[in-house]
Amino acid sequence: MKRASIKDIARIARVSHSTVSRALRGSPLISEETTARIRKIAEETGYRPSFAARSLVTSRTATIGVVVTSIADPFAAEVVLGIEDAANDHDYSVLLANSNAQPEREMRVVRAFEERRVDGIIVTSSRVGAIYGDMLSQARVPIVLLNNQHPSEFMHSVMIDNVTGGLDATRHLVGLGHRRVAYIGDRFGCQSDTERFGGYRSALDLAYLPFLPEYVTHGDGKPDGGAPAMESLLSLPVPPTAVFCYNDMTALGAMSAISSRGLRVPDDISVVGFDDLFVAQYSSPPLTTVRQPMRDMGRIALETLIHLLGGAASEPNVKIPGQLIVRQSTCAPKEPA
Amino acid sequence: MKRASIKDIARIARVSHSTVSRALRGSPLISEETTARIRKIAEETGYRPSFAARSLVTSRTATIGVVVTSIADPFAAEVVLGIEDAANDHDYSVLLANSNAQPEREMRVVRAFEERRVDGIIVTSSRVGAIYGDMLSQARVPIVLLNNQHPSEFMHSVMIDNVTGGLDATRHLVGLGHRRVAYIGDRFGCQSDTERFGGYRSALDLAYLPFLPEYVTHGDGKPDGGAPAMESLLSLPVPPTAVFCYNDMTALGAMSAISSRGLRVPDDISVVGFDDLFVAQYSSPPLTTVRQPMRDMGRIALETLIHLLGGAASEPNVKIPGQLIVRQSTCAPKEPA
DNA sequence: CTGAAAGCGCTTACAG
DNA sequence: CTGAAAGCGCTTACAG
Repeated sequence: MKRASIKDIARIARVSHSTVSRALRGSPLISEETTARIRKIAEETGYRPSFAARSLVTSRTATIGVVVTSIADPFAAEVVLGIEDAANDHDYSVLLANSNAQPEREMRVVRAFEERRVDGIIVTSSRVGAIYGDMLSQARVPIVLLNNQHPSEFMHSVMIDNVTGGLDATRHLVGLGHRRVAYIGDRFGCQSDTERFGGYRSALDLAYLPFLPEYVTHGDGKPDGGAPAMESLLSLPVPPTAVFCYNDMTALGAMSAISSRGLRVPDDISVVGFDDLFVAQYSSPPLTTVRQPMRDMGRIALETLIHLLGGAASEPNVKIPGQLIVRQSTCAPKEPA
Repeated sequence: MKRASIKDIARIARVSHSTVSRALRGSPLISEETTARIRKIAEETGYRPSFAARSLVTSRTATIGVVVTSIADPFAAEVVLGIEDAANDHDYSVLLANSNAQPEREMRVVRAFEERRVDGIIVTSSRVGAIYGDMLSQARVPIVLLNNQHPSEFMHSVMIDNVTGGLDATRHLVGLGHRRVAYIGDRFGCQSDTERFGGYRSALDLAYLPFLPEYVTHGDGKPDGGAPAMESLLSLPVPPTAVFCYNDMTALGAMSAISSRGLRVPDDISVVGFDDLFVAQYSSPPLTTVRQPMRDMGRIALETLIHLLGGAASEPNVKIPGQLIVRQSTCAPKEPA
């Protein structure tokens, strides 16, 4: 059966559909009794306003589009939870799309968003600019980038403070007495890697420790990339006693490489990650890491968008501080150098 | 600037907007040259059809609504990935909402979906029926439930084969030589718990092993609930040598309780989970578990919905087989009973 | 306080 | 092959 429309209600209430529209929207123009009567009928008929029809005249859809590389990535999932939570608070709905990092797919996603006339778009951790920056810049709606990996001309972004995070992580290791601290980065040269590495270097400088290029190696942001990177560090004549990893996934791979060698974390080598994914609590040992407040970041991205939609000016680049979470993957070195 | 409409294009092309509509939709009625000319203009002006306007006349939105308890739950995230992937193949978009298991929130979600006139709804692992079954049954669109936790009157569902999964998990332990096999269930008495427990019992029966009620205890589906449940098992006069857990999260808690006691997995006690979450590969030791093909399940749920939308009859209840993944958390018991 | 009218951007019989 | 007209379900000036 078809849904009741404003006209059906008008017929039953013996008023014009304009009156129904006003009553339902709570217009002060309509008398209280008429409003009550109309609302009652709406209730009884299970009336639901058609957003499509409303959108046509208001040119607002109360819907925002969210693009993630993959929602199965726990980072993205937490961010999206924050976004959706905040959206719900503001009576917005969320259209979700995975790009799978495929340019062709990303084009489709943006097109689908445009056709559905989303009010705004949030893009998470994508290599925007590299791939589909052009598309996005043609979008006629506000866009907020979250942890985007390429410096770009977009006005609004929410980013974790990678530099300070890298600094804190490395200082933690140095503070424990480590003198030979390595860094396993991300070989794709994304901005976050550069910045975390920058924090690492600053921490070394602050502690008057020499920077040794052989202590820097690269994974791919996943366990399978972290493991060989760690192995190459372990094969050095003088291996490091601690390693700061680009992210938790890399750290997971590094830890498995360490135990494959018959060494132990943290006794033989300390490991620090970045992100504080759920898995960090349950790895063996639980991982010391820099927490990104992903849910909050998602929420902030949404709020930024709402501000923009309200026509308000908004801080173009919000930087969120991370937080060092010390668990059992780090301790003082056995043999202080 | 406003987006170009069909009228704008008509003006430029000096044709009626009907012709533009037809040309853009590829109607065979329009001559090739006219079509080409119109398409070119559409391209140049960055025209995007308004789905809202189209929906108004076709009463289809090419959008489906997906409700999850929390997208941050890795199970839900994988399922949604499968759904969105399949949706993309069929040119559908996905409206995502978290219910947070709050009835009030669930009502809002369903309402938002109705207002946006989604073509169909997929609900994942919710306690539908218990909470908002009524609401859903009033929806006028097809609904597919995925791993729903309450038997209900809904016609269409996709479910993991819990019984066989529980059977396989327990048989694996029995096959390794275990005679004292415990079960840590979910205290909320959901259907999946009952069924997995059923598989466990069948496996005991098949092996002519006695069922001991003291070997059945309950967590809450999360690590924090699994740990105390495991502790109580370990405190028994004759503790089990193996335990099958309702899910991976419970198993994670169980394993931490075991190591807190100074015991080791699997040498002192074997542990099997259910789900095969990502974390199962990186727990210590990596967890033997029953894999739910979550992504496929999501995809199947979406395809079922598409069938339904096409007016086709569809298998009302699809049961998906799980797969036992043997890792390092299980081995033969030290002292065969 | 209420109604008639126009219009948002489309699709689709109906005519030609 | 193309156009004029009606209509999808709303909102909102404009009149009264």
